[in-house]
Amino acid sequence: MPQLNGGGGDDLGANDELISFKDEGEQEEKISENSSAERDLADVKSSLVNESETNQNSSSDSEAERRPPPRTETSFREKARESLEEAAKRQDGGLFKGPPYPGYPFIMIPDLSGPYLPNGSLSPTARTCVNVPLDLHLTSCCSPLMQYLQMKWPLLDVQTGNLQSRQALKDARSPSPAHIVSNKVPVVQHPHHVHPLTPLITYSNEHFTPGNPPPHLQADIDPKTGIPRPPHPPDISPYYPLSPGTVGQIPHPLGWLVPQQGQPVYPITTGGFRHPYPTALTVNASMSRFPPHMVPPHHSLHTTGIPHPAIVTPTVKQESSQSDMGSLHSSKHQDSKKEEEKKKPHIKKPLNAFMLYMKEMRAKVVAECTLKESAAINQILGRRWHALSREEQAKYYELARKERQLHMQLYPGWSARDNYVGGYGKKKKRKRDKQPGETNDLSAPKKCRARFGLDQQNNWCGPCRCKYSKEVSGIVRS
DNA sequence: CTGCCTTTGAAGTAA
DNA sequence: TTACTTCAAAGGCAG
Repeated sequence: MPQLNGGGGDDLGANDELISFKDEGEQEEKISENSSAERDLADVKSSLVNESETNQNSSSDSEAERRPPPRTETSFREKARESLEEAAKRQDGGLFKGPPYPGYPFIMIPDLSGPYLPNGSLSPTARTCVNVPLDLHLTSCCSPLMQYLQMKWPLLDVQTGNLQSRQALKDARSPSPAHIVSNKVPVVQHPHHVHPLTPLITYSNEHFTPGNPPPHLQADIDPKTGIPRPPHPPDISPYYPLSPGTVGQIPHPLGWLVPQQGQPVYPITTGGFRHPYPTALTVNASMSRFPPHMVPPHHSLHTTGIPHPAIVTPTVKQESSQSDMGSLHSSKHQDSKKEEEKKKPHIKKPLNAFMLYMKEMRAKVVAECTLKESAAINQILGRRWHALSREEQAKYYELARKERQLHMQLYPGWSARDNYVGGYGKKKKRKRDKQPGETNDLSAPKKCRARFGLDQQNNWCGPCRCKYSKEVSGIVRS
């Protein structure tokens, strides 16, 4: 079972490390996996059916499934979720007493050690980190500082981040606490921007260049109103148990540092321009059409001046952005429709656990593989996701749960249906037809095999390749 | 320029 | 309840 806030002190980290190394075989697999990202990539790109993979099998789904359960329960995740929910209920009922998974806030700490060189390349030390098992990535939560941060999550994280940033600014080479932490833990590499996983990791030291410190570092003053931000009381619930009417008055704990510090969980983009670092300017521009109930005065910003990153105006939204401006050939009906859409801000869905994981790990995989194609990256990430220990996955599930909770509190009336462009059944973009192998039909693999042949496995659908791979590996083993 | 690809999970809808 | 659909992120790629 996941450690639900168990122990405390250094035991937390110790436990985590214990978990990491509990299954040595698993650990080896992960080392193998992480050190062979390129192989991974090759596997993904060329074919999932690769005999070397069957031997390596460190990152395959089947491996994750085959891996002997470290504990006796049959459905660990189910139980983990149950316990998580119980823990969440306990937490949510009152003050935030720290996450059940002490590790996860830690990975949100900005990597002040700067694994990347100024030119964006990976520093040697960072490269060494790349090969560290993912477990280690996520499990170094043992320092009291981290526990302290956990207690403050997600509010104090900002300040802590600033603190650490200040430390980093003081002496980029000196082993400040942040550095100690960063050196101790192979923080995920994020070449151009911040650690994407969560609000806590929405910082980038790139934004804290000594010559150009962000305004919020100089004083904790709202840049918009000039009013000093109230310090985040350590005992305040990070979830802002708000009534709907008060929602807009509360700064999004994830987003209030977005303009300065980088990519939020719900990045605000403008004009279809994907930028990981929405500036205050772009934010202001993009937030100008918010309805009153969601938009605090002064250009749709929260009273703190910081919008929620989940909100994206339709002009920002990919499918309607620039075409809105020059829709000369659109009908009046469409125009009016778009007008309505314009008035309605696009509130993005909260990220699920896997999405959070992807955001965190994408940069790392990209760095390892020197690959940018998301489809391939996502395949790797999907496999790594399955290779994650349940404890580690649980961190992300818990994080996603908090995201949803926060999202729910910030946008009480929001529904995922709101983002259904054409409504249910009317596809916004045509999804690929379901391939034969995507069903649970056990004979499905043979369909792709029959259709394309063994020598054209690249054309096979993923499940078919996967199943065939398992088949092959079974043959090999036998 | 737009949509697809690719992943998992959450949430919505229809039967 | 089950099955299916859409969307969330990401960036290259094809039409």
